[in-house]
Amino acid sequence: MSGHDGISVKKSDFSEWYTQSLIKSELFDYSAVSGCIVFRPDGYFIWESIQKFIDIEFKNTGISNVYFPLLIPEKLFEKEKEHVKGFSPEVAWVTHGGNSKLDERLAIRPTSETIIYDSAAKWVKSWRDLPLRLNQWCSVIRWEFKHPTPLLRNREFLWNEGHTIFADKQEAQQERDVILGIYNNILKNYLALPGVIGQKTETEKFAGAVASYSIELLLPDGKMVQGPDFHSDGQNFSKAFDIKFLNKEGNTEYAYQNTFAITTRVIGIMLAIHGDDKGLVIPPKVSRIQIVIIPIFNNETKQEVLAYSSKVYEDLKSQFRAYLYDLDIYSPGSKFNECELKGIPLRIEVGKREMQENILTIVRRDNSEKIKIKNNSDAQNQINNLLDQITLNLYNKAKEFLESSIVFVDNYDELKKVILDSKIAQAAWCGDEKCEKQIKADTTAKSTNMPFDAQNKSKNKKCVYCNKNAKYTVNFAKSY
RNA sequence: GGGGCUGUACGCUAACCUGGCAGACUACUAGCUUUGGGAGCUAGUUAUUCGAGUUCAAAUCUCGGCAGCCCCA
Repeated sequence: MSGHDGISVKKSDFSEWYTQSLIKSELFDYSAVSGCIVFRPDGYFIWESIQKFIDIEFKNTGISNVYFPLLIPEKLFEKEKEHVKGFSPEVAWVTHGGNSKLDERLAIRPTSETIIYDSAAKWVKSWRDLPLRLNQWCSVIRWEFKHPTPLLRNREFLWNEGHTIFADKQEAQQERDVILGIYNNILKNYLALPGVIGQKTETEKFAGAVASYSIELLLPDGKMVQGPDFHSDGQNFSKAFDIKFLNKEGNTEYAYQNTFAITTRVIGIMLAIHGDDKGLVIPPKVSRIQIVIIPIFNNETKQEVLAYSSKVYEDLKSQFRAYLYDLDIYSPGSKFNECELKGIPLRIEVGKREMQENILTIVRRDNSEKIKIKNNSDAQNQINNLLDQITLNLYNKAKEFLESSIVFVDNYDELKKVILDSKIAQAAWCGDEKCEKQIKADTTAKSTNMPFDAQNKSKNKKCVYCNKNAKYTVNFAKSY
């Protein structure tokens, strides 16, 4: 910890607030490469927490971790037509080794389907080899030309990429709910983020997939961002990469495949949603420091308060990620402000009063509530409860915001109005790409996804644009 | 993809228009005094984004690169 400048803007000035909070909290920093940021210890801790949780969950369902090369030969990369069309505009290429030009360019992976499936084709021969369920933790590069925003639009980002291969179509399809469930679980219980789960439209689906599913998340400025996703690739890649096997009947069959990912972008969304005018608010499960203990003393009480506060620290540190902020060159007020900017979930103030009354004065970051509890054997339980309440409270606030932002619209004028109002327009849609594209052209709003739990709302309704019979319910929103 | 704005120390900013000693606050280092919501004093450390041009002289004018931000598609 060290002394600090505060942020100089309010959250209502969202872009400026967002960058200032991220940099001044010392979670992230700009680097010498445009669009590539540095994850500092407290920022990387958040990613490590996400990683740890998901890694365990994946392994429990039978997925194994692997690691494939960063570089992909151009020939491989071009094997699946839709895939290469979708990604080639933003691929970074390696063209030289030292001073000599390479015979074949090497792509820095924007995603690893092609190089993984090239190997998988060699490994899969029999129905007994399946399912083959692989995952890798790595970073990828997508050379965006729009101006980058830390975490939300980075040229390099960290992610998991799950690549699974099945003999059976049903079995492949059943994986969807398991994976989306794991993603939704970490969003809700760790990051305190509510999302909208649904299917992407044809226009917005992953390049090379048969169907894509996503959890869409909402930023404070009303823009939607795609969070974790899951793609059913069907046999598109297995045919392009020749992933086939002999089934029990002795016939050759192409395998069925899925792809899924969660990226560091969710960290950006989490910080954006929960923060306030004082700075960031980090949910306790992913905060490197969960509790900061700030001793308050004067010359007379210094020795005993410091001794007492380090005892408080010793009591807490086995169960919580606690930090004793006992540097005496800063005033308590300055430490309060710094810890608020950094989003530390709980602060415990320890001074003469606490010492005399044998209590703990605890202040919640999420709602500024000041709580005094007895410093006895039950204190740890109560603190544990408080941490859980913070996650829940952050989630509920975010959920309320999300739900109040979704407006079901009955006609096109209403849709335009809702989009203009920076909200999410939920509408009945016939399924025709033309309507979807015209809506985007008229309003700049994209279809985010077709929420699973809203599909019945469009029964017996007409398409919001063309008035033909509706097949789906779609969310339209301005997006990142 | 199109248009606009901005780059001075960790951060924020002055000097720029009208070329001529780069100044304040903050941060950082040391010392003393302080400490229940951004403490004070003293002494120090640190900067003109990069390259080219114009000029006796460039932070300042011109051109280009790089970087950041905003708006439109």
